[in-house]
Amino acid sequence: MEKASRPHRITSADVARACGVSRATVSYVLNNDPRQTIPLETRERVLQAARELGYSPFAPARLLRSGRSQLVLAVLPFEQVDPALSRSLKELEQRLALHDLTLLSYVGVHPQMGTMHPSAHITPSVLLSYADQTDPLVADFLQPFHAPILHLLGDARIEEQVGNMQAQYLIQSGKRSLLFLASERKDVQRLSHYRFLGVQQACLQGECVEPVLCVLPSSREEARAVLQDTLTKSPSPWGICCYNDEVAFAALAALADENIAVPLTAAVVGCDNIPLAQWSLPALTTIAFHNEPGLDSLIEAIVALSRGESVSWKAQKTLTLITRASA
Amino acid sequence: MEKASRPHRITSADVARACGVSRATVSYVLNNDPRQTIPLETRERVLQAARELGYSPFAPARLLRSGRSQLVLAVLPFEQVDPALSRSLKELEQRLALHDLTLLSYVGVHPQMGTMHPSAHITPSVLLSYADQTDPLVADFLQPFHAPILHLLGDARIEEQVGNMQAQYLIQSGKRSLLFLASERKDVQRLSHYRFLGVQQACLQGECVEPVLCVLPSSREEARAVLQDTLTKSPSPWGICCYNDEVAFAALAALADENIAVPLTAAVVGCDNIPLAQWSLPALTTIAFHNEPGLDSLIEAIVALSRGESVSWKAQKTLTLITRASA
DNA sequence: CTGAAAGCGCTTACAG
DNA sequence: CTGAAAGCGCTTACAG
Repeated sequence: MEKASRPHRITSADVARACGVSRATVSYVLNNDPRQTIPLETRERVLQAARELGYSPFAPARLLRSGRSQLVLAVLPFEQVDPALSRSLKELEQRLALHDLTLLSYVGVHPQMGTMHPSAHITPSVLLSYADQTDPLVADFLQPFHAPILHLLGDARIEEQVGNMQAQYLIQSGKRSLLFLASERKDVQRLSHYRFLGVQQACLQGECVEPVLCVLPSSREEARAVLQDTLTKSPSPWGICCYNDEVAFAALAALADENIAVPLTAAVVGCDNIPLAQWSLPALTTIAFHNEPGLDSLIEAIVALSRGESVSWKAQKTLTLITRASA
Repeated sequence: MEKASRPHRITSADVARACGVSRATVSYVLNNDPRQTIPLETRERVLQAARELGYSPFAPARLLRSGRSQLVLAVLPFEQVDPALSRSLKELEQRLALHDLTLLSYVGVHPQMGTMHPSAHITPSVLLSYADQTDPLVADFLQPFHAPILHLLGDARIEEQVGNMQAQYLIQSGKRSLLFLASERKDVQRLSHYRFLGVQQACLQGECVEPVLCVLPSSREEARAVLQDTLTKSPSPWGICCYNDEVAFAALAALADENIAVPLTAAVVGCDNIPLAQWSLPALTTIAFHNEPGLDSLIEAIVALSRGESVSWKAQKTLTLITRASA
């Protein structure tokens, strides 16, 4: 069996031929070139011919010629994309589409050897990095794209604030034995570390004892055992800061399995405010992130960068504590 | 302020000049062309020069010449990407990278007028559609890419099976008043509909009364009220089939708020087996999807299609009931 | 207002 | 084994 023969591609030349104009004119019409004044009649002939032939310009050819890609690439090196992120990507996509920019996402930092770097296959004009900007592996990965980078994650300080805010709230509501429940996920250890630091600080300031760090196993039976074991090391009532809402769900389950009253004997605070957070038993008190400056300013920055202008834009995250029933 | 001047791009000509060979040789070496036998010494000189200059080939130029894109585009027209999907994309990416294919994701079906279709900016060699294949809007969107399409979603039949399996299990464990809890999410109504059909069938076969369809509101207070109201319409014990695990969490919360015993008075079955499913109170009984044929076969199909070969591959989903405590 | 022509950077027959 | 050359499809000065 042979390889399929190259399918005939409809080119701008075909369109030009079909309506008896030059390829230049086709290009001017299709790209709405403001420097040209094409008579309406010609314009419509071209547009119709393009439609009839099902013509769409060949992306790599445009790009090779123009040098400007209309592609924005979001780099998401996470084990899993959480729903909050996915929704914000969706919104970004809609907004960027209005500026004729296409948002694409790439998962994973591609550490494999012997294969080509993705930049050999795709040429984004702007990179949106959701990766840890202090990680040199990330920098190495982004560099070959030769595109301006917008770092959308907050810095370490905001992560400390998360832990700090969780702990302060628990201390102020009378819990003096604090726990930090970390995730087993490898890709998240750094964030987790900073959040724990924030908890430590709050304990220092609140004149509590040193908080206990605990990695919660991912099976319910083990989680129960580990938590139970950890709790015996400090007197109740406990304040439990969780790395994120998923860990908080696990904590809530382990506490229920141990018949420990929430929030009376143990209070639980999560982080992320996932959609499911309101449905836990009891409903989860958690931390929500907000992006400052807002989406408008981010869009502006992306559009400018994609045009080769230089802009300064910096992610500024702020936090809110969402108080529900678990703490 | 002027637009930034076009940055000097390092081309294969630069590399060729740097080590005194022709551009052809550079290309042969970098692409590992099996039809050429380049002496090791030359080979290494080229490789090193490329490395030193930080050369990476310009994607659109390669593509324009070769006609073959190494890009695989996953089209995800969902309001949100769930964690299960995101993990499977990650795995797909890793596997495809070994074949020098880059997996990119696109969220949303881009219904907006007046802007260019994404195909003007990107040229995938294979399309992975996670959209409803019977939706003509989806077909219209995919067509301009002129690329072979793999539909990864199961067909309507498998969705009916979901509802059927949920309901059968509940009926067989003694629940004869069945409920189907749908989601408020617009993008998911069609799936939801098929699953409900499956529940209806099971009720017919199991000689139960017609199942009650109920859309669960997204606030906890309203959800409780609506569920309570719905339950009064049929005698306990109730069997509750949920559109997915998120809805099941909501149902569990509403039942707890109403002090209804689970699974005794009301049993709950979800769908998807999300990671959080084991942490609900009580732990969630749910349906898990499996893909047949497996990942290996999918990878094979994608690789073949990207080479222009034609293959027949069809998503075959199978289901398992994961029994935990909620039903 | 329209068209002929150059050239983006690459790969790949082809000639040596 | 290596190099000169063609050409992928497009946009965009430039000449008319």
